[in-house]
Amino acid sequence: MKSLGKIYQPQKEEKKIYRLWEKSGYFNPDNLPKTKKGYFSIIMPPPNANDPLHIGHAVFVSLEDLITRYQRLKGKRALWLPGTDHAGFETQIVFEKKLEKEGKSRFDFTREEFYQLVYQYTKKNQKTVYQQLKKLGASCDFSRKKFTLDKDIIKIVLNTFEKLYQDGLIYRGERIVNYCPKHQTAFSDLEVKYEEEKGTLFYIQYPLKDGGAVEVATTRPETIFGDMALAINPNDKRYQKLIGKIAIEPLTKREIPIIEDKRVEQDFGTGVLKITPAHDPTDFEIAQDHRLLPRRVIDFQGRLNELAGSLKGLKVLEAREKTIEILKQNNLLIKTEEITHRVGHCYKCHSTIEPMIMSQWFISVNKPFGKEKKSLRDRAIEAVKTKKIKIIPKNFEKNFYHWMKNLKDWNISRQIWWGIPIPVYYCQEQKTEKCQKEKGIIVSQKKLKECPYCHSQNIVKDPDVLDTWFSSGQWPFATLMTAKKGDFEKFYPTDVMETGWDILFFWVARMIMLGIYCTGKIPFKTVYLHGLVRDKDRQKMSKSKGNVIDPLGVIENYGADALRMALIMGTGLGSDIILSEEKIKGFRNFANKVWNASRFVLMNIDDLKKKPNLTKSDQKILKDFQRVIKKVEKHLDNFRFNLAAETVYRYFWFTFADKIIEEMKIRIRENKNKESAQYLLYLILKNSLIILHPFMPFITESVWQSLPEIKGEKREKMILIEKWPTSL
RNA sequence: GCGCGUAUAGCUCAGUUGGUUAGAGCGUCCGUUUUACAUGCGGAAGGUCGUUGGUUCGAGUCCAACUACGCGCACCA
Repeated sequence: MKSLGKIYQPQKEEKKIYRLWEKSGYFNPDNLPKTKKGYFSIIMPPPNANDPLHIGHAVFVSLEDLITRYQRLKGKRALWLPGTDHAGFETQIVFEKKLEKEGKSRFDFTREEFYQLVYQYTKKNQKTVYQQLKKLGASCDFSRKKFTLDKDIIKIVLNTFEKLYQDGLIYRGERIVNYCPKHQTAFSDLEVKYEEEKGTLFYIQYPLKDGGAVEVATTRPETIFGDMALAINPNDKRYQKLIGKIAIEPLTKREIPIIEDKRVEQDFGTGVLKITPAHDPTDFEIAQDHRLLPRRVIDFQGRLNELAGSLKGLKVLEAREKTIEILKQNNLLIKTEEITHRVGHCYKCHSTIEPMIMSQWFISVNKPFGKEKKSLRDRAIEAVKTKKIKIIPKNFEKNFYHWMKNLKDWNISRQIWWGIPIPVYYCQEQKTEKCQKEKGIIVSQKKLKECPYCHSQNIVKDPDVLDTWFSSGQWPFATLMTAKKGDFEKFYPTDVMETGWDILFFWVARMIMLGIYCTGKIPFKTVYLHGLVRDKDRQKMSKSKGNVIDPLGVIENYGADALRMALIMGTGLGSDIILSEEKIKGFRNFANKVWNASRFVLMNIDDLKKKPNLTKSDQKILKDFQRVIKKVEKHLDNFRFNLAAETVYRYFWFTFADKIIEEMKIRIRENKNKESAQYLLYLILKNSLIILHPFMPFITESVWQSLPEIKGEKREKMILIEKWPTSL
């Protein structure tokens, strides 16, 4: 008690307290006292192992630790399983930037060497991440921590690949993919950011073989070299007589057919669409239906190839200008028009995405399979529709359905070096029927020297790696199957998946699809989505804007408890989290209030040796408090964390500190029913600490350690494993 | 085009099933330092809860329309 100074100093207390918890071993649910029954589990969304934690991570730590601690208090054997993600593409970019600063690139190393370097780098970062989690007060079980590149995790991921392949749900195909010429890799549809942009629509004349001409509008004249047809809408009366005729592609004078297809919009441009199957998704689809072959004219560096003749080697934009010049000289450019259209950009470097034909691995999300004859997509939708999985806030369920409805096959190949290699070889000779039937594809997790079917040694390893979300999509069951024996049976399906709404599609949807596919069960019962952290001006926090709040700096200055409260209170369900230093200061003050109220109580009850009877009016005060506890409990059970926090906050400060303590102060001083007053203070303080503990774990534990012994009063040695108060 | 969301005090935001004088933090003004806390305490100013209409005994809360802003998805060449 004497040790409690006038001002709460989190820096002094937090380290000490965390060590106390760690020594107890209670973060591991297996070590909890026998009084804790029933299992509760939450898997941590693995932070990328390429950077220290930022404020966004502090949000999930605050919320998930809050949930875990609450469940522990409520008597559950609560498991919060931590881990880190290798974050394929993201990490490779971060690491390559680092190399760039040293004047190097990944091409200065062999692929093996590069992989090892990044591996070491992520290992180092993981240490930092785990230290930071501790600073935030995370009560996760570090003895179960996992990494997406742990051998046992990789094995599960590759098994899933194999299973999907055998079930015909994964296929290799030549498709139009989203290709970033700078990063030289393809992406899934989700990694493309579409933005409104001003562009020019060029009206170009295509001569007809039989004489005459037709006008075509395009924003990408440089792809004329890849034109394989012109298309018009079958209902377009203007062009009926052109169907079946031959047009002359105006640059290299190739003869191309005029076809009809209802995907052509009559109202756009001239109503005539040039079909460039190799470089446009719609054109690709139309070409497939009309059996037109793609003609690739742009290479993987984003430059025109030899099919463009003199324009070979020019970048797309340069080629566009040149093309227009040539067309002008030949009087084939009729007019230009300014338009705004949506253009896809690489979410990382903002380069214009080049739709390209590439051989890639896709997951068939819409193909029915199994006894139920339902697709991955439909099974996921059903899990949410039937409320097996609940999404909070509820309106995200609609977003989820909307997105799932539009879902197309998922490209999981990435042309990068950092990640889990696709476990496939290609037999180049295909000497046996079996080889040919498989189109030379050999799925194998082991290193192969020859084709297992025809024994040809002319085999090639697939050079690509898997999309990171393919592995993290298996995270809930992969972790529980490997962290500790028996965990999967006890803890799966997990209770809560808590993460940011920005990765609902990237991650959550994929976990649902892959979880159900691999285990036959949903991966989690409730999805809780939190908002993005923004600054006072509603700006997204980013390094480049210079408005980032470093969680560790905040902890250093104001304490982890203050930061956690600031992230939870005043934040409505589903809305973004507005954070400012002033707000954090406010909760630092609250921590100090808790400290001093506790100090006062401890100083004034040290002569209370045994439990007295309470006066009637004191019993009433206790009853009011009981109602507050119930309210907090209800809010927590409903995932209304901000309301729960506000309820505790207001009761502690405005009722307990401002009113009850002030009244009792006088009674103790004037010796009026003094013992009842003292005992009341003790009871309210003790139980306030418990209900406050999930929000502010450090200070509550710290005070708990100083509570005096009172005859007839029992309590746990650590508030961490106390029981949530039910009746007072 | 389809879908979702937001609009409450000077600023940033809470306000679950509609119900007594609409809340917090920061800021402003006045007072306050001998006794838990000035990271405090007491008090004050400040809101026609975006607009209009509707349901209701009663609406910040439900419904409709409108206005403004934001976001997601989609094959506009």
